[in-house]
Amino acid sequence: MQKQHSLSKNQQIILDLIVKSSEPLKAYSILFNVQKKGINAPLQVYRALDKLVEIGKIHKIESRNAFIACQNSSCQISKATAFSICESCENVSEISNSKLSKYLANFADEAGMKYNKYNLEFFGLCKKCK
Amino acid sequence: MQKQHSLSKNQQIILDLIVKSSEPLKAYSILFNVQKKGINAPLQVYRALDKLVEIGKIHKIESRNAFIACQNSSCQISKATAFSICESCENVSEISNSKLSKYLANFADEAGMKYNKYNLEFFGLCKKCK
DNA sequence: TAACAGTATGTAATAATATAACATTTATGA
DNA sequence: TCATAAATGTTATATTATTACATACTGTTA
Repeated sequence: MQKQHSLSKNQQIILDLIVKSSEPLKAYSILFNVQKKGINAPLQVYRALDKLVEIGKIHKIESRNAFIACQNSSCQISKATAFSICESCENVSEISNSKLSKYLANFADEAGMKYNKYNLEFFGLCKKCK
Repeated sequence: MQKQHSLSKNQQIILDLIVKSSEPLKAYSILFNVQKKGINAPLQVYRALDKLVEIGKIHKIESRNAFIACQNSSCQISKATAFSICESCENVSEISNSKLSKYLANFADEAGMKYNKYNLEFFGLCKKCK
């Protein structure tokens, strides 16, 4: 059994906010929302975000500069992420598909690179918007 | 046969710079490098970059906020991109693999989303660095 | 418990990335 | 040649992220 991270105060505040959000949150939007809880500066937010990404509690959506809670097994470091992004409503959902992840992990191995992680983002229209 | 885009002056200057670069270039680094050619403002750079991305001449490496020339058939709009990024030397190379692209296109279809494009970034150590 | 190491915090300043708004010019095609 | 779309030039500003430095908390172990 892997050691559970006990989160610090700022980390927990920011994780709670992201978990309860229905959409990816941007750093300065997070900052605005946690100012009433005593987090005043961008750096406080970015430090917590960095840590939460590192331990796999949240993911960064690179094409949007925004953060969402991990929707898979929540305790693992995330080296393999895939998302589906609606270009109309900006809904983002995490794809959890073992065939896909195996395929990609295997692909990276064959390519001769020592692979640490990957990130895949699909863009299109979600079921509602198409 | 698809109509060839004839690039404007600024677009051509910036594409030339990116093509001859051995590494991904960032917008403000591009700006610095083209100031001697009369491009003075960030917006001039971003507009050219937007257009070049749109017509598939270059790609944005989202995790790095940097741009590289397309290394595949250079005239096509790019809806399906995959890159291998070395976390040590920051070398980036475009992956061109028809099995991979077919697999991913097919995956997106099955997921029930109307898919427009995807972007995949692998991170690890390249052959030199591992 | 004291000392230490590692992690987290607080604060100010600033760097780096990107866009809005508006006026003007150039290219393309009917 | 007229209309339209695309590109340009310029200023200002918005958004995203980091550097630097001082301080405090947490867990381990001597």
